[in-house]
Amino acid sequence: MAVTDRGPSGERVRKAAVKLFAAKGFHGTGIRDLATEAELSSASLYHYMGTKEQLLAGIMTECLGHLLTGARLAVAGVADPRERLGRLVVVHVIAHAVRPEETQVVDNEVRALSPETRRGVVELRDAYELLWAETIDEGVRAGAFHPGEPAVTRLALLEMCSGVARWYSPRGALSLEQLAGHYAELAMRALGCADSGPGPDLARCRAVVTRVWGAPDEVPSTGH
Amino acid sequence: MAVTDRGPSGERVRKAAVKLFAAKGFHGTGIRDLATEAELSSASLYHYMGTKEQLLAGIMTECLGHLLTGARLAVAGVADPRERLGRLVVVHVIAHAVRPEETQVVDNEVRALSPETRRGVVELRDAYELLWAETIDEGVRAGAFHPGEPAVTRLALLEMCSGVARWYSPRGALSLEQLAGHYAELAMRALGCADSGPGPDLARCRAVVTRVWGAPDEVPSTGH
Amino acid sequence: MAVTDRGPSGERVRKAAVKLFAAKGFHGTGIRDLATEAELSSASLYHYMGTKEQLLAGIMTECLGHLLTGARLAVAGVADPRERLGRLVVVHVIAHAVRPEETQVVDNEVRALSPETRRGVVELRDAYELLWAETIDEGVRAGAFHPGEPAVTRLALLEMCSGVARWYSPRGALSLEQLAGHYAELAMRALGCADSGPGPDLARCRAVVTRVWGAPDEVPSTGH
Amino acid sequence: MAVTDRGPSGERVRKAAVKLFAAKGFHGTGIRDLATEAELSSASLYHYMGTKEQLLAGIMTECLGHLLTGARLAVAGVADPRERLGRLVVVHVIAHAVRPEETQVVDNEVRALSPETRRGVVELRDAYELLWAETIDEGVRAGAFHPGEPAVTRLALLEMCSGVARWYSPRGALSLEQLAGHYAELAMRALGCADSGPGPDLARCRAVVTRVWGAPDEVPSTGH
DNA sequence: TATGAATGAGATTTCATTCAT
DNA sequence: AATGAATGAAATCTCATTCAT
Repeated sequence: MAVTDRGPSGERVRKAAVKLFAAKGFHGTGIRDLATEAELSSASLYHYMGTKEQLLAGIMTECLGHLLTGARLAVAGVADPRERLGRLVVVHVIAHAVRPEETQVVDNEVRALSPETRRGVVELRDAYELLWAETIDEGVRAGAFHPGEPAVTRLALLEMCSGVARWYSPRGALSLEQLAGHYAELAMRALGCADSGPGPDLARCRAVVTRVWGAPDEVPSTGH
Repeated sequence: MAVTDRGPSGERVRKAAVKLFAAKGFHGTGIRDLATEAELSSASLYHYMGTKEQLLAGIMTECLGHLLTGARLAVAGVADPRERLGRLVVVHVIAHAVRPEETQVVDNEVRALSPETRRGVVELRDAYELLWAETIDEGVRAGAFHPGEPAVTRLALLEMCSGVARWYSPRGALSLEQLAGHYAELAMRALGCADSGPGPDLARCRAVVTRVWGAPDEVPSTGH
Repeated sequence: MAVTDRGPSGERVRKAAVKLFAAKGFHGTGIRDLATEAELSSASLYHYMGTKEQLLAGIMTECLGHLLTGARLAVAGVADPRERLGRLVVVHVIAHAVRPEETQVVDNEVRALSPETRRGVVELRDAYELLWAETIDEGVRAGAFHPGEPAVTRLALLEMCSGVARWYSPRGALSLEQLAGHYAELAMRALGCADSGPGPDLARCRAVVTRVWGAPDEVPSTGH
Repeated sequence: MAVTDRGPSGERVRKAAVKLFAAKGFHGTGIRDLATEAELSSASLYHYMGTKEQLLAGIMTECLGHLLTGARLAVAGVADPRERLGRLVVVHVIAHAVRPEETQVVDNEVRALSPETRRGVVELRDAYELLWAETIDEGVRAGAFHPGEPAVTRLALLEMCSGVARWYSPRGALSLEQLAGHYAELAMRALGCADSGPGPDLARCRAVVTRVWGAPDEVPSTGH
């Protein structure tokens, strides 16, 4: 009965919710929209989700959990702040590029949660952003980064990278690796990093995202 | 009866809508919420707004109009692409910092518009972004900018600058001018602009924003 | 908007609720039943009642308030416990006979209230029953009553008198005064009151009930 | 599949229904409530009950059957109307005291039955009340009772005695026998019976109730 | 200018029930 | 014997909107 259930129908419910919440927003998506998309009656929906809000919370928690796990895996054992931050950027960008719906829901719908539910989600998000903040601080202390305002720069970078979810298309000119590499370069420039070195290990980051999220759903041939 | 009406009550309706649409989203805001916030009955609301959607469209059109006017005023007569782009960034950032509610509504609620209404709004937004695109192209042609991917960089910069509306507080450590100057610097770095020169004319840009939007409402002493 | 509002439609809503809650119970009465009975759309119902539960609570509070006021008026200034208790019985019986619907709702639907709402209703009911308990105690102390078990006898009498609401019909053989007088006599017998005296002032009690509740609605010619 | 089935689970269903129908009413009790209380899935419930209404009807029929059987057993062979009525009162009171849930369901939920189902239940109830009516009439004819209004007195006594189910607790001050004896005395007083004699055979009545209903469930140590 | 009254349509959620397994 | 999956119908309540005053 919980949102984490995974029968064939439960999976359809989750996918329908991710798609519609991303496209129309939580409040813009009705139960009947979900039911139609999931090919179930609206009453049957309630076997798989608790309430609509619990469904949203489940999606957000899972997505943030994946993001956090991915980021930690990607930087595990990496000491150089430039490589660490580069990997954070790359994982973030790739995740937002291959999972634009989940990540947009996380970015846009926090306000739709009730205060109690929101608390847990915000804690996860804060834990994730803390990884960025710590890494930037380390880079500053190590003399690698020279941002004017570390906190402002962190926020600016996060917004910039998250924005990818809103426009990136795998059918566009850029491959995922090119995109992520470009953003890593932008980040280094923003941090005033003169010698950004060879750039983060793109392949490893890509593998981490795939490990955490599973293979992306087959890319639909139209739309986006 | 039109959305452009401006009596004392009509103004309250507009402000209520901006505040609530920004805070809870268009679909998350009910007519009664608006009525309560505007201190009118919900029936009275309909003297000032047409439908709820027309109210939203009016807010977006006005805000985008201001943004467009401000940007054009700021760069009028400026030839140097670096100074032009710097001013675009500064106006954008200041506008998003002093009018976070209107600008967030513009950024988040386009999808809530019906297709017909959306067309006009999207045209305005495209016209605005065209200013950025043209300026970046000029800079590239002039050898001032060296972005890896001009289009990607433009999108990245816009997302980054718009994000300011989500977190900037006038009670924080940064003044508007510091903030805007910092973002202009980030933009130059992102564009690979080696010699960014003295930076854009912050005072002039600030004045333009004020001219276009009027003085910001007195900053409330608490909250955000 | 509150349940105490009294426009022509609001009055209809209240009457519909009293009738249907009495006949079918709170949970057995749907919003649409209420709307049909009140000759309004179900949406319009919500102009007059808050929620269905608030409507119920309003009915109960008003009825208990009337009962309490009536009882206090009837015994005001009366010293003799026999006359006092007789009047309590008579007022109770007449009230249950002329307002069988309200009183049955009070007697049967307390459990349908949420805990918070229930508290206030139960307090009123306890205040009312306290009048009976005090009067019986006084009579015992004065040597007028000789009940085996005062508390049990009080409960037994209350149940007995409240039962009137379930079966009394003004078209039956007994007039209100006969009925009430009979119950007063039963009560005296139950309390082991050898000399019950002339019996309580029936006319005064009848007048009190009328004063408190207003004239009973014209007795419908059929049904009950 | 029928309501009379009695496996271990079927018994749990019946008990759950009695408990919940008494506590929350028929319409206030959902199938899922029943399932939870009976520790079965809601689908499994349907192996033991027919429909929810048949479950209710079964409970009422059984309870009324027990009541009727008990009353007949108790008065079998007793000629004196005072002893007969005393026993009717005592059996009724004891039954309502030891089976408060079943008896409350019978008293409160008749209206929840469909007309067809209701007919049979009402017939049983009428047969039961006829025992009281006949006995009172006999007593009047024999000059033992002097009620003002026999029919009214009968109703008043029944309401009074049934009320026991709403408040009696085996953990209170009164034993079952004391309680029942007290009510028998109240009844004699109400009927104007000057010489009520030694009182009804309490032990025999208690035994009859136990025979008919089986031993009451072990009294839980808390609650009620 | 302003609003109380009113509503059809629709919101989310629960209802009692069935059925394949 | 037991249940997870499923659903049409209905529950309560809110929606945006209109209109007479």
